[in-house]
Amino acid sequence: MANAENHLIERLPRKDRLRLLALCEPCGLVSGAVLCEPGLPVRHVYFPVDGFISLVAPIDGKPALEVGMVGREGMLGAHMVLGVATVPLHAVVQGTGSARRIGAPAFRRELDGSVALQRMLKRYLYIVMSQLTGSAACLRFHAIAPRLARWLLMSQDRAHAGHFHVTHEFLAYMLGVRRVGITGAASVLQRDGLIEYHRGEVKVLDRSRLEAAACACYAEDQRAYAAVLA
Amino acid sequence: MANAENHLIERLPRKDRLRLLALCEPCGLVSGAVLCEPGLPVRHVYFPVDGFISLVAPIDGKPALEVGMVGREGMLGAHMVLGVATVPLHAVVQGTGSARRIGAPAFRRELDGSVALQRMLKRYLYIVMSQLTGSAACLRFHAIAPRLARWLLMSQDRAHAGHFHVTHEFLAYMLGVRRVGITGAASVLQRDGLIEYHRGEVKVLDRSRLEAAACACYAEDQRAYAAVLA
DNA sequence: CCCGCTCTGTACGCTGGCATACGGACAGCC
DNA sequence: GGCTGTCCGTATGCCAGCGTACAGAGCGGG
Repeated sequence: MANAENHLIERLPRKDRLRLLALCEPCGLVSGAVLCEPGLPVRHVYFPVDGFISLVAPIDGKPALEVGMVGREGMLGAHMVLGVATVPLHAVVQGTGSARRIGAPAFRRELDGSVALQRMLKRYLYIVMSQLTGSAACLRFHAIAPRLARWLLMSQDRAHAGHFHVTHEFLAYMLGVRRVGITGAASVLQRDGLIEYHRGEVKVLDRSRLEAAACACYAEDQRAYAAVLA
Repeated sequence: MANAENHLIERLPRKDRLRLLALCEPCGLVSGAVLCEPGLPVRHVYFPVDGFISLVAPIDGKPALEVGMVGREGMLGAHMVLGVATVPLHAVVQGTGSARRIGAPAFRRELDGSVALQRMLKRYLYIVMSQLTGSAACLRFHAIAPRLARWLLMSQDRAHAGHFHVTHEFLAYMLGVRRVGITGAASVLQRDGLIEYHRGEVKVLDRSRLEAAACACYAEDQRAYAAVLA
């Protein structure tokens, strides 16, 4: 974990990468921190290394539903390549950890100068859009349990650990369901030995069976990411 | 309607607009035609003038849910500015009408040469992303009736007419619900005099009351579009 | 050690939307 | 004018998830 790096940064050509890294400042990600809100200009772009970030869509004025997740495989602020200063989402830190960040103006300048960076952000943005469309359908047609399993897998992928901290209450908020709905689904997963949890500490015990319990959207996401960024 | 033009094209600076128009061929939009499918490279980009197009997300392999709508205010193929050849969506013609279209390779060349065009596509893409996130939440939290009202309004906006052709069956498919669910909601709207329909021909009678019946997502979409493309 | 807070389990009634099925009505076609 | 296919209304039974409420259990602070 010591010399881990954000995957997007890693994929840049050496020259562009070094220039970008020179602009970055290391930065802690503290669970619960709000990194951006709808309407407000984004101040920094973030390249998570260890923690991860949830993108939460508001409805009728209040944040209500997770529509995306950003970990080491992605970044927060890719929309800047579209030339728009804001994002219509809340970005909330989920998994405590670390990231690299760059102030928006500096990043914009760098973006103007690096075609490789532009190219990468565009591709990543395509991934994000794919995830958004997939999530919408998943949300509509899949039951709580498979969606929960998928969420746990995605979360584990980004936490880079077998366990992470999240309460039923928070999961309910992310998936847009009642807390009780999560308790029901989660206790089944626990009973069957796929996961284990206790007071907000969730541990994945049997990853392959958890993948089987998740909806196909999880595999589809993986496939789409690999297809575009490889 | 004779000299109507796609709004995006209209907004281009004169020079870029004329160059783009020179590449365009006029093209009829026939209800039911499928303009693109997930995985297959997009052959043409379309700028609707009169008809409109639905973007349908697949789930578990089958198209299942509308996640966006493209009419005179937008275009099909804006993702090309991201440098990706495919779209993870089905695009189905909804309202018969006309459009301008350009072959993908020619459009790509033009895109490389026109900064104004790039800029416009990026902004439009931002709109589309906003709509996707909004739709996801709407889908989850709003009941059928308000969603139906919203769909009818959006549809009317793009059909540029007080009436258009769409069956309950098809509406059910777009909104991801049962046909019977639509019948229930629609008959209430008809009883109250907001709309009138008969064998697939839907007529909006009282637009302002229909707006009141729709969820806030409709107004929010309008606002977002105006904010970014104005 | 006790108190209070958070997290989780469970229970109850409710309802919106599900699956399915059937029948009537209208339109087009021969 | 009759047949056929499409479109729409209605019915019945069912269930997942909702809103709410309450209680036990663990953990941390005083």
